Amino acid sequence: MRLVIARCSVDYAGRLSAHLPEATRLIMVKADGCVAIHADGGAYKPLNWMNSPNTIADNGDHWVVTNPKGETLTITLHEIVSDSAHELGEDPGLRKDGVEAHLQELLAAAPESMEDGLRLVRREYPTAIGPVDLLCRDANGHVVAIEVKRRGEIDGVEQLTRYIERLHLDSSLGEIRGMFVAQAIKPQARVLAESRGYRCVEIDYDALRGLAPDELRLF
Amino acid sequence: MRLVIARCSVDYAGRLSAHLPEATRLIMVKADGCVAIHADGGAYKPLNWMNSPNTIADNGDHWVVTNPKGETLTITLHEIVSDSAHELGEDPGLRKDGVEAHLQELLAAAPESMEDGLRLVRREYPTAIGPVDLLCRDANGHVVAIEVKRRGEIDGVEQLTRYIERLHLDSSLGEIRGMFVAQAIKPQARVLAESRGYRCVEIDYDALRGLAPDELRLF
DNA sequence: GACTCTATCTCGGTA
DNA sequence: TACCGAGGTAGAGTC
Repeated sequence: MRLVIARCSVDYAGRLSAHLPEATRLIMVKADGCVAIHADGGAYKPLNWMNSPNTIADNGDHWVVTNPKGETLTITLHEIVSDSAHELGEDPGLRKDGVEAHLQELLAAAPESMEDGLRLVRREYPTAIGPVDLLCRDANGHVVAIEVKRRGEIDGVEQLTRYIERLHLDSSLGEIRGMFVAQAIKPQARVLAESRGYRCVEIDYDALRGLAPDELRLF
Repeated sequence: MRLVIARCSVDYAGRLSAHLPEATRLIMVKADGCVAIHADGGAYKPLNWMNSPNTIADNGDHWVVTNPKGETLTITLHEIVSDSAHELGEDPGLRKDGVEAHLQELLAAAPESMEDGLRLVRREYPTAIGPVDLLCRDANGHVVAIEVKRRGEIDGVEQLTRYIERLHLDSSLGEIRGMFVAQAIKPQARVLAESRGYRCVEIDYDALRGLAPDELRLF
């Protein structure tokens, strides 16, 4: 990783055009070739950047970074304050726990935690407009379409509505109920969901985790 | 801006849990206090981070970064390879050209590029749930509500649906058509839009720009 | 402060 | 490869 502190101005031309006037900034060049220009504030997002794969042409006082799509990042260097490089090696990568996919796995393994008598038909049941998170049958044998969210908001209810609309086109499924499942459901989302006849279920992630076999845990 | 190269392991506990095993990485601390941990590859996004505002407790061999929501980022330092700091000063900021707002301007100035005989009523036509991007009348005098996107995806169709639902409450507008306009429309979004009776129009940004007067360009 | 919407979104998964 | 959806989305603008 090469770290250059320099007074520079920058131009990006690609999906949009963007310009950075002259100022002192950090230019980070990673081992895979990606370039990021950081100011001394404003969260983790760089002001300007170019991901790999790309080619970097070093013309002394200015660099031109070009990617295969023809987008360019031009860095004009007015004064270099510092220039250093370090070998970091491969990174073992990040392990996450508690995302929606994990929640969906746990629910698929324990459908009874959402409703008595519920049985899984399949996860990620495909439709023309995207997959339904969980398709189940209830104790009466009726199809239940389930949308799973970490946080239950209005978007999720709309998603469920679209899926059910699509599922109705397949008459072989018979009657279809909707269910909206999340760790926490916002009041507005609950009102909308219930007005459309969907059952809302809040589930306790940690309790659910306790029910599942050890292999499902990441830590 | 402080730049530390160190062998470290990191744990985040907050909206989810995440763990980074021991490896050599860059730890960036900006003037506003935000912390980002970068590996030597993988685009601009750090592996782990904590935005400002936060408090950083330096306990020698480990730092604990806490934000007001109670989320924590714990960095355990096993070996420091390099530790430097630089004053960068304020940044004048980024100037952009070619974002959705600009596309909307161009379309407002040339409604015929979307459909023959189309005339603009107004941009950002207000409703109780947010403004309609463009409100027009077609060659027959019927109202056309238009949602403009750079890239047409399902969210945009839902947005248009909500606006039209609102506009129907105003009986003085008469018949209302929906139109979904973008530089590119994804297949699923097109299916949904057309199933709801909205016309889909893909427009060429560069051609449109050529039609518009110079004052509309930022550069 | 809460809500809404954009984004050079990034990133991972899958067909 | 393209497409789709989640995200610790972040960030800007509005009310």
